[in-house]
Formats: sequence, structure tokens, C-alpha cells
Amino acid sequence: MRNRDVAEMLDRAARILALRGENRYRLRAYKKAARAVAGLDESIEVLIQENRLQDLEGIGPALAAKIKEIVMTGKLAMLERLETAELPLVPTNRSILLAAALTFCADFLPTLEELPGVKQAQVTGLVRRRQETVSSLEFVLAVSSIEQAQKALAAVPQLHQQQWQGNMCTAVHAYGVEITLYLTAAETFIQELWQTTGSAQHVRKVAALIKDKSGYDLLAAAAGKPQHSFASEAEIYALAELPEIVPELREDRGEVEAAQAGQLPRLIEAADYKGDLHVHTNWSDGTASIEKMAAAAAELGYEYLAITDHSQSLKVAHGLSPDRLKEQIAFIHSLQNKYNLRIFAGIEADILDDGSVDAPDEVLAQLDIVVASVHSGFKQSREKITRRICRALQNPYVHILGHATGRLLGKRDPYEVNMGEVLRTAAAAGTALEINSSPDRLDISDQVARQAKAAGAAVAVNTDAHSQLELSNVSLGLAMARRGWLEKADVLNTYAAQDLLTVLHNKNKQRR
DNA sequence: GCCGTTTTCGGCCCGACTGTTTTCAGTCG
Repeated sequence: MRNRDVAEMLDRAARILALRGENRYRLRAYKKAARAVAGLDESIEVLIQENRLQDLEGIGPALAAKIKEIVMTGKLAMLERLETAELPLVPTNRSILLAAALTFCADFLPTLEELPGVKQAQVTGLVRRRQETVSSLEFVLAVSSIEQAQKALAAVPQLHQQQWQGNMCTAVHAYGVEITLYLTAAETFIQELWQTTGSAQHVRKVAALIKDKSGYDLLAAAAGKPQHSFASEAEIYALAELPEIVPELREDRGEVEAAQAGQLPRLIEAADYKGDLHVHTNWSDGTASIEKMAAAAAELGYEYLAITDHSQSLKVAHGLSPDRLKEQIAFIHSLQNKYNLRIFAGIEADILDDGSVDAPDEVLAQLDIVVASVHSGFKQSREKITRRICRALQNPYVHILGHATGRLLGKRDPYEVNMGEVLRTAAAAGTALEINSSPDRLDISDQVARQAKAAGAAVAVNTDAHSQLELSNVSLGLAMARRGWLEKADVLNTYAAQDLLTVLHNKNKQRR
């Protein structure tokens, strides 16, 4: 087993403990252990053989035993015990982050699939549409007999408080999250999947079109005996004389009309993504070295990676002084060609109180990429913070505005910024907006990303990773980009390295 | 969960700056 697999398992455990509302220091211990394992220079198996696990910082007897268990069995019995434990009978999570929801669904789906009489199971609803937070986790099950499936479900120890309403079951999972299950026959599985994926308005609109075009009442048929058994959702859209609309777009925000006009966007895909433009290292507040981050990015198949540590004003994060930054630039240059990817020298520079950028121009000019972000004065007035951000956007050295609203989902409101003005200013200045992929940021949001495109501003999908493992959060940012109707050409991270530099460099020329 | 110890439970990264500054809790990633 590779170190990264073990690290991912520990990270997953942390996410599940978070879902259950566990002690945050316990979570932190798991996350810290995950990072320690991910950052090892030697194989975890060697450490186990030589009984050296507890030499690692942050790994004590309990985590050492769990790491051994993961390597030996590929599983963690602790998680299975948690599932069957007496639960906190009140759902602990009213608003679940998409990242936690996806982890949970991936874990729970096999349990459902393996139930007697269940032929097929799939995630549906808001998670399938990749909404940033969800309240209930929804699944569709194709079953041979409803009665048999009901009986099987009643015996699932994780699912408490089961309540039936027709073929729909709501329950509380032992992790304290709300579950909704839709049971249907195999012949109606696709239709049920489509209807429960929603949104309700999207479904109604497409169903009305189908009725219009073919006279077939899809929604009425769902209750009775349907004439059609669909093999794919594309067949449903075909009845409406539409191309298939992907789940992320099904919000009734113009996607049906766009489909009718043959103008659906060709959404950005993971394969289009060529590199992360905002990551931290242990030069500031990241946990991994530049070399480790580069190696991890190369392993993901990236063409480039921008190292963007914090600037000097952010003392808590050990922001880099200009001298330290110059040292880092030189070090990054010395690393070129050592990894199978291009490493860009960059910075995440604070936008200071007056809108100036927290590094001297002389140093900024030496950088490949400058992300500018607000890290202070979150409670400033709308006028002041908007003016401040817009001034930074117009700075010739600034390429990307980092996490433009500063929100932390469920924890901190966005600052009062006039986003319309920010988007107009960004478009005029040729500065991109970031979709920050941190699970609790997802900032800018899907809807603002769409407005950015409409305003003519470019978007960059970045992770703001503080460890190698966090690089994989990019899938969340890409989901937001897709929900924001973004295509490959709208996103800077799809450009080849040289094209990217040309675009960034052109901004400098324009403004000087 | 770990860690460090005034060894067995309490605190848990860092640290300068802010402010309806008289003395310290809250802010930031």
C-alpha cells in the first residue's frame, strides 16, 4: 500500500469524524497524521516493520495501531463501529459541506448496493448536482421488490428513525446526517434518478416540453404505469427534443432554453486542468516542502504548479519578507527540470488596508504569478472594501484575486463587497478571479463565477492547498466552475504553461 | 487523537495587531 493511500484513508476518517461532530482536536490528530504519512520520504511499510511509526510527530499508540490496520487490512474497524453505534438521535449536521457529502456518499453507496434485492444504487439530489452545501443525502435504489427492500433496510444498523412515505424513506444515519432513499423498479430507475436529481423547476420545465412535443405525461406516468423505460437520461431529454443537460446545470437558470437554442456550454472537465496556481508550502503556513508539493503535482499529471506562499504582513502564517521571497524565487529556479512539471514562482500577497499589495514592485516583477487576497479588515464598509479590492485588481502585477468574498461556509459571512463592481474592474484590468476550492470556501461561488464570465473576467480554479493531500480538492472547484457554466477557455488553468505566461505577461504590458 | 508533564489530565500552531486601548480577548490562515 502506498503512503498516499494510507494518508487518504486517515484524511477520510477525519472527514467522517467531522460529520459526526467529533472533538475537533481528535479530527486534527487524524489530519496531522495524514499529512505526516503523506510527507514521508520512505515507505510506511518499512516504518511499520521497524516499529518506528511513533517516532513521527503527531502519531501516538492509537494512530500507530490504526495505520498498521490500514496497511494490513485496507480498512478501519473504528469507522465501522461508529456506524453501528448508538447514535446522537438528532441530526448533527443541518448543513453539510459538499466535500463531506461526497465522501459520505462514496462510502455509504456500497452498503446500499449490497442489500438483498437492490440491483442498483446511485447518488441523487443536491449532491449529484454538486451544490456547495446540502441538508439531506439522497439515493435512488432499483429494487426487485419494494417489500423485500423495506425489510432489508429496516435491518441496516446505521439507518435510524426510518419513516416511509410511499416508496420514499427518510432516516437518520448513525453519523448524524439525514438520508433520503427513493425505491423504484429497475425499469423506472433512470426516470426516478432524473426526477429526484431535480431541481424541481428543471424537471417540471422539461416534463412540460415532453408533453408538448409528444403528448406523453412523464410525471403522471411516474405515479402510474409508465410507457417508457429509459436506458439513459439522454433518452428523456431526447423526448423533449433536447440534448442531454448535465446534473450541475439543472437549476432552471436558463439551461433548458440554452439547450433548445443549441447553446449549451461545453463545460470544463477534469482532464482540461493543467495545474494549480495557488498553493502554500512550509516556507509560510503550509505543511509540505516545495519539493513535496511539486512531486505531488507531478504525480497528478499537472503541467505546472505555482508556489504562492503568504506575504510578510500575514504574521500568523509566517508570511515571507521580500528577502525571503527572493530567496524562494532563486530556490524555485534551481528546482526547474528536477520534476516533471514547471514550477512557477508566485505569492499570495495581502491586499493591504489602502488596496496596495504587500510586496515591493521590484520583487513582484520577478514573479511568474501574483495572487492577491484580503486577509484583514473583514468588517470594513461596502464602499471601503470594494474600493480596496478594486485598487488591487488594477495593480499591473496582480494576476488573480484570491477568495474574493472571504466567506467560510457555515462559519463566516462574506465581506460586504460590491461584486458587480469587482467583476467589471477585473474584466477591464485583465485580472482573473479565483474559484478557491477549499471545502469550506468555494469562493467565488458558482453563480458569481457565471457572472464573472458574463462580465468578461477570466477565472482560475485553485486549491489554496496547504498540504499535498489538499491538491485533490480541485474537483470541488471544478464542480463550482461547471455549475457556473464555465468552459475550458474560461479557465486559466487549462492553458498550456507558455500560453498562460503570455496571458499574464500581456496584462503587465497593457498596464505599464 | 497527541503531548508533556508539577506523570495522568488539560491544553492543544503561531504572534503581531486591534480597540468605544486603563490591560486583554478577539482577529486572521
